[in-house]
Amino acid sequence: MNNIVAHFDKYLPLNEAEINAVTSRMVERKVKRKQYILQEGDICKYFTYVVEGCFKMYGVDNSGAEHNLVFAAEDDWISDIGSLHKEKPSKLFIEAIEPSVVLQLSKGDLWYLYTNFPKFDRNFRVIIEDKYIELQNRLLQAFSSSAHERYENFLEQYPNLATRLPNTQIASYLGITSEFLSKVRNERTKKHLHP
Amino acid sequence: MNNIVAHFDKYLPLNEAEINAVTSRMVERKVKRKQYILQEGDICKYFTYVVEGCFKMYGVDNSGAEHNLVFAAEDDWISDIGSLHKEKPSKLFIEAIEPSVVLQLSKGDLWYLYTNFPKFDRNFRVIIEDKYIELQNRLLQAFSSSAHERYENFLEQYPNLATRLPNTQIASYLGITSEFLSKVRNERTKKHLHP
DNA sequence: CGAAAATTTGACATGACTCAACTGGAGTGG
DNA sequence: CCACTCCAGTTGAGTCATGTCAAATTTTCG
Repeated sequence: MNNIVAHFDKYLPLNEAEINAVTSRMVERKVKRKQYILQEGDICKYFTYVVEGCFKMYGVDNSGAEHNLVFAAEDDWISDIGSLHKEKPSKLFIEAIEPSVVLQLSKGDLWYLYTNFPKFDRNFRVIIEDKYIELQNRLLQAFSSSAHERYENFLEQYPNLATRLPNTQIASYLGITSEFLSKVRNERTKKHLHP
Repeated sequence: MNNIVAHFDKYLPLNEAEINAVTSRMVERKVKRKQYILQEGDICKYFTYVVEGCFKMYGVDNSGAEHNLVFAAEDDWISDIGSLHKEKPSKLFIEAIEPSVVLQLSKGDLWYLYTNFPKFDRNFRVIIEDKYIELQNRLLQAFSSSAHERYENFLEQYPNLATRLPNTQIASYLGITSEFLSKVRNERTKKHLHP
């Protein structure tokens, strides 16, 4: 539970009471590789903090292809907020890409924190705002950059993820097929050898 | 200023003190068609509430093409949150598509409200969360649906915007060229005539 | 070690883009 | 009220980025 306290220290740090309130409500859980913490059709019940490991959240299209919306590794949050808030069946999956450890906060407990300690409204506001900014950049890139540029950018922005994730997953995140990413990578290394 | 009070009533309604605090700080401004309230390179200074009219926020790529990220019509907010928060030059433009009236809140005033009235943390958290959900759906669509499907979906989801905006703007929002949207529309009406 | 997944490669297909020309309103000024 | 310009929209021909499918090869992990 040290992780989560340190996490909030990056925003408005918590006092004793707040630390107790949040740590006593978060439930630790180990998740195996390929295990789901949310499946399409289920209602998302938790806001999940990743202590260790890595997850992807994705949707599946008519022809069965997966499209990764976000990755979440250590010290990050993941949840289908739409489903959590509106208590509607999710259209998404959240699946562990690596063996992972998480801390989960149920909707009820999250509400409890919000109503009793306004600081959580603040901290989660800022957390979501940062995620919003990221997503907006991503959408702009999807519209305005080629697959090559998006890949370069991914390598710069997430060097950590780039080395630890299979290219299949990265391709899906970039909105291209894994075959095409393979070709992109191929041309890329050619260029770097003959500058 | 009635609009903004009614707007917050959809979340946690404001009390007297909060209403005073916010209405005394928001500045009304008329904006002509094609006028900018944010230009690339500037630091975004305001959180803007649209009372009347309509705006687009867009980025421009290397070859000069515009890519619409969001529209904001009556009773909606618009701002480059990334630039506002981090006080970094924006990569985006916000431009009036129609003659408009807005209420603007400066970063300083917004901070004042956050620190003195936690309810604003709450309300803006919820507002941003809703925008996040929307953006996430949009990204998923961009990855998993054809231009035809995205257009159909836009018509359903924003019938209001669909009739009032020029197709050029809608095409940019969908991530396609206006020429291609024209072809999509053409085929679409053919189908509807021969069911 | 062995099965399952990831990666690469090539031939071919296609959705969406580019460019250029044309059409038809919507303003605007005389 | 006409003539003129100016955009938004349309259309067509040709092109390009990326997808599809299939097969061969390598890597991963249980």
